[in-house]
Amino acid sequence: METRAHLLKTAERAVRARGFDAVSYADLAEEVGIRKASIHYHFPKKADLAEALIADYVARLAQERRKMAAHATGGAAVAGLIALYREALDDGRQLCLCVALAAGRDSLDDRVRGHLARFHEDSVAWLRDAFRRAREDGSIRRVSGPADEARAALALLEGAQIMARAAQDVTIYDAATKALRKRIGEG
Amino acid sequence: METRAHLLKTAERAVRARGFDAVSYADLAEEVGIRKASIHYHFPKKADLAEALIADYVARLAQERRKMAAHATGGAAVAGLIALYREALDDGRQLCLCVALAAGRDSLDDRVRGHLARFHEDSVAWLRDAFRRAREDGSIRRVSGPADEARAALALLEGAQIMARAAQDVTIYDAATKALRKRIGEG
DNA sequence: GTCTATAAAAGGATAGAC
DNA sequence: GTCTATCCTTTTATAGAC
Repeated sequence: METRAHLLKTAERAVRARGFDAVSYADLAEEVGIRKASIHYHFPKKADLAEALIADYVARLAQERRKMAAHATGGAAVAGLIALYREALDDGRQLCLCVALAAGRDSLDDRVRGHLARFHEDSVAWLRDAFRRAREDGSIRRVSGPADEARAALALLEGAQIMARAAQDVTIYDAATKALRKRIGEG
Repeated sequence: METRAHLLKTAERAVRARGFDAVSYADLAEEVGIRKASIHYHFPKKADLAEALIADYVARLAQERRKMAAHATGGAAVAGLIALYREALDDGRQLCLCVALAAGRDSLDDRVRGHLARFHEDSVAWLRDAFRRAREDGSIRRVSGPADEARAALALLEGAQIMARAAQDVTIYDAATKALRKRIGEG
Protein backbone atom coordinates (compact mmCIF):
# COMPACT_ATOMS: atom_id res chain seq x y z
CA MET A 1 0.00 0.00 0.00
CA GLU A 2 1.17 3.55 -0.59
CA THR A 3 2.59 5.11 2.53
CA ARG A 4 0.08 7.92 2.70
CA ALA A 5 -2.88 5.54 2.57
CA HIS A 6 -1.18 3.24 5.05
CA LEU A 7 -0.65 6.14 7.43
CA LEU A 8 -4.27 7.26 7.13
CA LYS A 9 -5.58 3.79 7.76
CA THR A 10 -3.33 3.26 10.77
CA ALA A 11 -4.03 6.70 12.19
CA GLU A 12 -7.78 6.32 11.81
CA ARG A 13 -7.81 3.08 13.74
CA ALA A 14 -5.62 4.54 16.47
CA VAL A 15 -7.58 7.78 16.81
CA ARG A 16 -10.90 6.00 16.94
CA ALA A 17 -9.56 3.67 19.61
CA ARG A 18 -7.61 6.09 21.81
CA GLY A 19 -8.45 9.66 20.81
CA PHE A 20 -6.51 12.16 18.68
CA ASP A 21 -4.30 13.57 21.43
CA ALA A 22 -3.25 10.09 22.51
CA VAL A 23 -1.83 9.24 19.07
CA SER A 24 1.67 10.47 18.28
CA TYR A 25 3.80 10.49 15.15
CA ALA A 26 6.11 8.11 17.01
CA ASP A 27 3.27 5.60 17.43
CA LEU A 28 2.33 5.81 13.77
CA ALA A 29 5.94 5.57 12.62
CA GLU A 30 6.45 2.34 14.50
CA GLU A 31 3.22 0.77 13.29
CA VAL A 32 3.74 1.74 9.67
CA GLY A 33 7.46 0.98 9.71
CA ILE A 34 8.99 4.31 8.77
CA ARG A 35 10.69 7.08 10.77
CA LYS A 36 8.56 9.75 12.35
CA ALA A 37 10.28 12.52 10.41
CA SER A 38 9.03 10.88 7.23
CA ILE A 39 5.44 11.34 8.30
CA HIS A 40 5.96 15.09 8.11
CA TYR A 41 6.49 14.71 4.37
CA HIS A 42 2.88 13.49 4.02
CA PHE A 43 1.34 15.56 6.83
CA PRO A 44 3.55 18.55 7.72
CA LYS A 45 1.52 19.46 10.82
CA LYS A 46 -0.57 17.19 12.97
CA ALA A 47 -3.57 19.36 12.12
CA ASP A 48 -3.03 18.36 8.49
CA LEU A 49 -3.31 14.73 9.50
CA ALA A 50 -6.53 15.48 11.38
CA GLU A 51 -8.01 17.19 8.37
CA ALA A 52 -7.02 14.42 5.96
CA LEU A 53 -8.48 11.83 8.33
CA ILE A 54 -11.83 13.52 8.68
CA ALA A 55 -12.12 14.47 5.01
CA ASP A 56 -11.46 10.87 4.05
CA TYR A 57 -13.88 9.53 6.61
CA VAL A 58 -16.72 11.90 5.79
CA ALA A 59 -16.41 11.14 2.06
CA ARG A 60 -16.41 7.40 2.72
CA LEU A 61 -19.44 7.58 4.97
CA ALA A 62 -21.33 9.68 2.43
CA GLN A 63 -20.66 6.97 -0.14
CA GLU A 64 -21.87 4.23 2.22
CA ARG A 65 -25.04 6.16 2.91
CA ARG A 66 -25.66 6.68 -0.79
CA LYS A 67 -25.43 2.94 -1.32
CA MET A 68 -27.86 2.30 1.52
CA ALA A 69 -30.35 4.92 0.35
CA ALA A 70 -31.18 2.54 -2.50
CA HIS A 71 -32.77 0.18 0.00
CA ALA A 72 -36.39 -0.73 -0.76
CA THR A 73 -37.98 1.09 2.17
CA GLY A 74 -37.13 3.96 4.49
CA GLY A 75 -37.13 1.49 7.35
CA ALA A 76 -34.58 -0.73 5.63
CA ALA A 77 -32.33 2.29 5.09
CA VAL A 78 -32.44 3.22 8.79
CA ALA A 79 -31.83 -0.40 9.75
CA GLY A 80 -28.82 -0.33 7.44
CA LEU A 81 -27.35 2.69 9.23
CA ILE A 82 -27.89 1.06 12.63
CA ALA A 83 -25.99 -1.98 11.36
CA LEU A 84 -23.24 0.19 9.89
CA TYR A 85 -22.60 1.94 13.22
CA ARG A 86 -22.60 -1.44 14.93
CA GLU A 87 -19.93 -2.74 12.58
CA ALA A 88 -17.90 0.42 13.04
CA LEU A 89 -17.80 -0.32 16.76
CA ASP A 90 -15.51 -3.27 16.06
CA ASP A 91 -16.61 -5.20 19.15
CA GLY A 92 -16.42 -2.19 21.43
CA ARG A 93 -12.93 -1.10 20.43
CA GLN A 94 -13.61 1.87 18.16
CA LEU A 95 -15.82 4.92 17.93
CA CYS A 96 -17.06 6.82 14.93
CA LEU A 97 -14.13 9.10 14.00
CA CYS A 98 -16.35 12.16 14.25
CA VAL A 99 -17.30 11.31 17.82
CA ALA A 100 -13.68 10.66 18.71
CA LEU A 101 -12.64 14.05 17.31
CA ALA A 102 -15.68 15.94 18.63
CA ALA A 103 -15.00 14.73 22.16
CA GLY A 104 -11.43 16.00 22.17
CA ARG A 105 -9.96 19.50 22.32
CA ASP A 106 -12.36 22.10 20.98
CA SER A 107 -9.57 23.95 19.28
CA LEU A 108 -8.66 21.41 16.63
CA ASP A 109 -8.91 23.48 13.50
CA ASP A 110 -11.55 25.34 11.59
CA ARG A 111 -11.10 22.97 8.68
CA VAL A 112 -11.81 20.00 10.93
CA ARG A 113 -14.77 21.73 12.52
CA GLY A 114 -16.16 22.38 9.06
CA HIS A 115 -15.95 18.71 8.08
CA LEU A 116 -17.51 17.76 11.41
CA ALA A 117 -20.45 20.10 10.88
CA ARG A 118 -20.96 18.90 7.33
CA PHE A 119 -20.91 15.29 8.48
CA HIS A 120 -23.69 15.91 10.95
CA GLU A 121 -25.76 17.90 8.49
CA ASP A 122 -25.40 15.24 5.82
CA SER A 123 -26.20 12.41 8.22
CA VAL A 124 -29.27 14.18 9.54
CA ALA A 125 -30.46 15.06 6.03
CA TRP A 126 -30.06 11.45 4.92
CA LEU A 127 -31.92 10.14 7.97
CA ARG A 128 -34.66 12.73 7.55
CA ASP A 129 -35.28 11.51 4.03
CA ALA A 130 -35.29 7.91 5.18
CA PHE A 131 -37.85 8.69 7.90
CA ARG A 132 -39.96 10.61 5.38
CA ARG A 133 -39.96 7.65 3.05
CA ALA A 134 -40.74 5.35 5.97
CA ARG A 135 -43.75 7.45 6.86
CA GLU A 136 -45.00 7.03 3.28
CA ASP A 137 -44.27 3.34 2.90
CA GLY A 138 -45.25 2.45 6.47
CA SER A 139 -41.94 0.71 7.21
CA ILE A 140 -41.44 2.49 10.56
CA ARG A 141 -44.19 2.81 13.11
CA ARG A 142 -45.29 6.14 14.53
CA VAL A 143 -42.93 8.49 12.70
CA SER A 144 -43.44 11.94 14.20
CA GLY A 145 -41.42 14.76 12.64
CA PRO A 146 -38.80 13.27 10.27
CA ALA A 147 -36.29 16.02 11.08
CA ASP A 148 -36.49 15.44 14.83
CA GLU A 149 -36.54 11.68 14.35
CA ALA A 150 -33.35 12.05 12.34
CA ARG A 151 -31.49 14.00 15.02
CA ALA A 152 -32.73 11.65 17.73
CA ALA A 153 -31.64 8.59 15.75
CA LEU A 154 -28.13 9.96 15.10
CA ALA A 155 -27.74 10.94 18.76
CA LEU A 156 -28.90 7.47 19.77
CA LEU A 157 -26.37 5.71 17.53
CA GLU A 158 -23.46 7.87 18.67
CA GLY A 159 -24.40 7.61 22.33
CA ALA A 160 -24.89 3.87 22.06
CA GLN A 161 -21.40 3.57 20.56
CA ILE A 162 -19.86 5.47 23.45
CA MET A 163 -21.61 3.40 26.08
CA ALA A 164 -20.68 0.17 24.33
CA ARG A 165 -17.04 1.19 23.98
CA ALA A 166 -16.77 2.34 27.59
CA ALA A 167 -17.94 -1.11 28.67
CA GLN A 168 -16.12 -2.88 25.81
CA ASP A 169 -19.39 -4.70 25.16
CA VAL A 170 -21.36 -4.57 21.90
CA THR A 171 -24.49 -5.97 23.45
CA ILE A 172 -25.00 -2.59 25.10
CA TYR A 173 -25.24 -1.09 21.63
CA ASP A 174 -27.85 -3.68 20.74
CA ALA A 175 -29.88 -3.00 23.88
CA ALA A 176 -29.80 0.77 23.35
CA THR A 177 -30.93 0.48 19.73
CA LYS A 178 -33.51 -2.26 20.34
CA ALA A 179 -36.55 0.00 20.63
CA LEU A 180 -35.76 1.80 17.38
CA ARG A 181 -35.11 -1.48 15.59
CA LYS A 182 -38.42 -2.85 16.81
CA ARG A 183 -40.27 0.11 15.36
CA ILE A 184 -39.02 -0.94 11.93
CA GLY A 185 -41.39 -3.41 10.25
CA GLU A 186 -41.91 -4.76 6.76
CA GLY A 187 -43.64 -1.71 5.37
CA MET B 1 -11.98 27.27 48.89
CA GLU B 2 -9.56 24.55 49.86
CA THR B 3 -6.95 23.95 47.22
CA ARG B 4 -7.90 20.36 46.57
CA ALA B 5 -11.54 21.24 45.95
CA HIS B 6 -10.49 24.21 43.84
CA LEU B 7 -8.26 21.96 41.75
CA LEU B 8 -11.01 19.40 41.25
CA LYS B 9 -13.52 22.02 40.21
CA THR B 10 -11.11 23.66 37.77
CA ALA B 11 -9.94 20.34 36.35
CA GLU B 12 -13.47 19.06 35.85
CA ARG B 13 -14.46 22.09 33.85
CA ALA B 14 -11.31 21.88 31.73
CA VAL B 15 -11.56 18.14 31.09
CA ARG B 16 -15.21 18.35 30.14
CA ALA B 17 -14.44 21.19 27.76
CA ARG B 18 -11.21 19.97 26.16
CA GLY B 19 -10.64 16.32 27.09
CA PHE B 20 -8.37 14.76 29.68
CA ASP B 21 -5.22 14.59 27.55
CA ALA B 22 -5.54 18.24 26.62
CA VAL B 23 -5.41 19.42 30.23
CA SER B 24 -1.98 19.76 31.86
CA TYR B 25 -0.81 20.47 35.39
CA ALA B 26 0.57 23.73 34.03
CA ASP B 27 -2.91 24.81 32.89
CA LEU B 28 -4.42 23.97 36.24
CA ALA B 29 -1.62 25.65 38.17
CA GLU B 30 -2.15 28.92 36.35
CA GLU B 31 -5.92 28.87 36.74
CA VAL B 32 -5.82 27.96 40.42
CA GLY B 33 -2.90 30.25 41.20
CA ILE B 34 -0.32 27.84 42.59
CA ARG B 35 2.79 26.20 41.12
CA LYS B 36 2.40 23.02 39.18
CA ALA B 37 4.69 21.11 41.53
CA SER B 38 2.21 21.83 44.31
CA ILE B 39 -0.51 19.95 42.48
CA HIS B 40 1.51 16.76 42.90
CA TYR B 41 1.01 17.09 46.65
CA HIS B 42 -2.75 16.62 46.13
CA PHE B 43 -2.61 14.29 43.12
CA PRO B 44 0.79 12.59 42.85
CA LYS B 45 0.09 11.09 39.41
CA LYS B 46 -2.26 12.38 36.76
CA ALA B 47 -4.14 9.09 37.01
CA ASP B 48 -4.89 9.99 40.62
CA LEU B 49 -6.47 13.21 39.44
CA ALA B 50 -8.56 11.29 36.92
CA GLU B 51 -9.79 8.95 39.58
CA ALA B 52 -10.63 11.71 42.03
CA LEU B 53 -12.50 13.57 39.30
CA ILE B 54 -14.66 10.66 38.27
CA ALA B 55 -15.31 9.46 41.83
CA ASP B 56 -16.47 12.93 42.75
CA TYR B 57 -18.61 13.29 39.66
CA VAL B 58 -20.28 9.90 39.94
CA ALA B 59 -21.16 10.51 43.59
CA ARG B 60 -22.58 13.94 42.81
CA LEU B 61 -24.68 12.64 39.93
CA ALA B 62 -26.03 9.82 42.08
CA GLN B 63 -27.15 12.41 44.60
CA GLU B 64 -28.82 14.52 41.91
CA ARG B 65 -30.66 11.49 40.62
CA ARG B 66 -31.80 10.56 44.12
CA LYS B 67 -33.28 14.03 44.52
CA MET B 68 -35.06 13.73 41.17
CA ALA B 69 -36.42 10.28 41.87
CA ALA B 70 -38.77 11.94 44.35
CA HIS B 71 -40.62 13.55 41.45
CA ALA B 72 -44.34 12.83 41.35
CA THR B 73 -44.35 10.65 38.25
CA GLY B 74 -41.86 8.53 36.30
CA GLY B 75 -42.28 10.91 33.40
CA ALA B 76 -41.35 13.90 35.53
CA ALA B 77 -38.23 12.07 36.70
CA VAL B 78 -37.11 11.36 33.12
CA ALA B 79 -37.89 14.95 32.14
CA GLY B 80 -35.71 16.02 35.06
CA LEU B 81 -32.76 14.00 33.78
CA ILE B 82 -33.17 15.43 30.28
CA ALA B 83 -33.07 18.90 31.80
CA LEU B 84 -30.04 18.01 33.94
CA TYR B 85 -28.03 16.87 30.91
CA ARG B 86 -29.05 20.01 29.10
CA GLU B 87 -27.79 22.20 31.92
CA ALA B 88 -24.56 20.19 32.07
CA LEU B 89 -23.97 21.10 28.43
CA ASP B 90 -23.37 24.71 29.49
CA ASP B 91 -24.44 26.16 26.15
CA GLY B 92 -22.49 23.63 24.12
CA ARG B 93 -19.20 24.09 25.94
CA GLN B 94 -19.05 21.00 28.14
CA LEU B 95 -19.76 17.29 28.01
CA CYS B 96 -20.72 14.88 30.73
CA LEU B 97 -17.38 14.00 32.38
CA CYS B 98 -18.00 10.32 31.78
CA VAL B 99 -18.39 10.87 28.06
CA ALA B 100 -15.28 13.03 27.98
CA LEU B 101 -13.25 10.33 29.71
CA ALA B 102 -14.85 7.42 27.85
CA ALA B 103 -13.97 8.97 24.50
CA GLY B 104 -10.29 9.36 25.37
CA ARG B 105 -7.47 6.86 25.73
CA ASP B 106 -8.76 3.40 26.58
CA SER B 107 -5.88 2.81 28.95
CA LEU B 108 -6.70 5.36 31.60
CA ASP B 109 -6.77 3.18 34.66
CA ASP B 110 -8.75 0.26 35.99
CA ARG B 111 -10.00 2.43 38.82
CA VAL B 112 -11.39 4.93 36.35
CA ARG B 113 -12.93 2.23 34.22
CA GLY B 114 -14.63 0.85 37.33
CA HIS B 115 -16.22 4.20 38.16
CA LEU B 116 -17.27 4.59 34.54
CA ALA B 117 -18.97 1.20 34.50
CA ARG B 118 -20.71 1.88 37.79
CA PHE B 119 -21.93 5.23 36.54
CA HIS B 120 -23.59 3.65 33.54
CA GLU B 121 -25.11 0.84 35.57
CA ASP B 122 -26.52 3.25 38.14
CA SER B 123 -27.88 5.62 35.49
CA VAL B 124 -29.56 2.80 33.61
CA ALA B 125 -31.01 1.32 36.80
CA TRP B 126 -32.41 4.69 37.80
CA LEU B 127 -33.93 5.27 34.36
CA ARG B 128 -35.36 1.74 34.29
CA ASP B 129 -37.19 2.41 37.53
CA ALA B 130 -38.46 5.74 36.23
CA PHE B 131 -39.78 4.09 33.06
CA ARG B 132 -41.38 1.34 35.13
CA ARG B 133 -43.14 3.92 37.26
CA ALA B 134 -44.15 5.82 34.14
CA ARG B 135 -45.73 2.71 32.71
CA GLU B 136 -47.79 2.39 35.89
CA ASP B 137 -48.79 6.03 36.25
CA GLY B 138 -49.23 6.59 32.52
CA SER B 139 -46.89 9.59 32.45
CA ILE B 140 -44.95 8.36 29.38
CA ARG B 141 -46.69 7.05 26.29
CA ARG B 142 -45.94 3.62 24.82
CA VAL B 143 -43.27 2.39 27.25
CA SER B 144 -41.94 -0.85 25.83
CA GLY B 145 -39.33 -2.66 27.93
CA PRO B 146 -38.17 -0.32 30.74
CA ALA B 147 -34.63 -1.74 30.66
CA ASP B 148 -34.22 -1.10 26.93
CA GLU B 149 -35.94 2.25 27.19
CA ALA B 150 -33.43 3.16 29.88
CA ARG B 151 -30.38 2.29 27.79
CA ALA B 152 -31.86 4.04 24.76
CA ALA B 153 -32.61 7.17 26.78
CA LEU B 154 -29.09 7.37 28.25
CA ALA B 155 -27.53 6.84 24.82
CA LEU B 156 -29.80 9.54 23.41
CA LEU B 157 -28.80 12.09 26.06
CA GLU B 158 -25.08 11.41 25.71
CA GLY B 159 -25.21 11.43 21.92
CA ALA B 160 -27.26 14.61 21.91
CA GLN B 161 -24.65 16.27 24.12
CA ILE B 162 -21.86 15.35 21.74
CA MET B 163 -23.69 16.61 18.69
CA ALA B 164 -24.61 19.84 20.45
CA ARG B 165 -21.07 20.43 21.65
CA ALA B 166 -19.55 19.68 18.24
CA ALA B 167 -21.79 22.38 16.77
CA GLN B 168 -21.57 24.59 19.86
CA ASP B 169 -25.34 24.84 19.68
CA VAL B 170 -27.74 23.73 22.43
CA THR B 171 -30.75 23.77 20.13
CA ILE B 172 -29.39 20.56 18.59
CA TYR B 173 -29.75 18.93 22.00
CA ASP B 174 -33.34 20.14 22.16
CA ALA B 175 -34.15 18.84 18.69
CA ALA B 176 -32.61 15.43 19.41
CA THR B 177 -34.53 15.03 22.67
CA LYS B 178 -37.81 16.46 21.37
CA ALA B 179 -39.48 13.15 20.51
CA LEU B 180 -38.74 11.70 23.94
CA ARG B 181 -39.94 14.85 25.66
CA LYS B 182 -43.17 14.78 23.68
CA ARG B 183 -43.86 11.25 24.85
CA ILE B 184 -43.96 12.55 28.40
CA GLY B 185 -47.44 13.72 29.39
CA GLU B 186 -49.23 14.55 32.60
CA GLY B 187 -49.87 10.99 33.71
C1' DG C 1 1.18 22.80 51.83
C1' DT C 2 3.64 25.43 48.77
C1' DC C 3 7.85 26.83 46.80
C1' DT C 4 12.32 26.59 43.61
C1' DA C 5 14.97 23.83 40.91
C1' DT C 6 15.64 20.20 38.06
C1' DA C 7 15.32 15.99 35.94
C1' DA C 8 13.81 12.88 32.30
C1' DA C 9 11.02 11.84 28.72
C1' DA C 10 7.89 12.62 24.95
C1' DG C 11 5.98 15.30 21.42
C1' DG C 12 5.90 18.14 17.23
C1' DA C 13 8.69 19.99 13.90
C1' DT C 14 12.79 21.20 10.64
C1' DA C 15 17.32 20.85 7.89
C1' DG C 16 19.82 18.60 4.82
C1' DA C 17 21.95 14.20 2.99
C1' DC C 18 20.78 10.35 0.10
C1' DG D 1 10.20 9.73 -0.25
C1' DT D 2 12.78 8.40 3.42
C1' DC D 3 16.62 8.82 6.38
C1' DT D 4 19.70 10.81 10.35
C1' DA D 5 20.39 14.30 13.32
C1' DT D 6 18.86 17.89 15.94
C1' DC D 7 15.97 21.56 18.07
C1' DC D 8 12.61 23.40 20.98
C1' DT D 9 8.69 23.01 23.79
C1' DT D 10 5.64 20.79 26.77
C1' DT D 11 4.63 17.56 30.19
C1' DT D 12 4.86 14.60 34.01
C1' DA D 13 7.28 13.89 38.00
C1' DT D 14 10.76 14.25 41.99
C1' DA D 15 13.96 16.34 45.63
C1' DG D 16 14.53 19.24 49.10
C1' DA D 17 14.15 24.03 51.26
C1' DC D 18 10.82 26.92 53.75
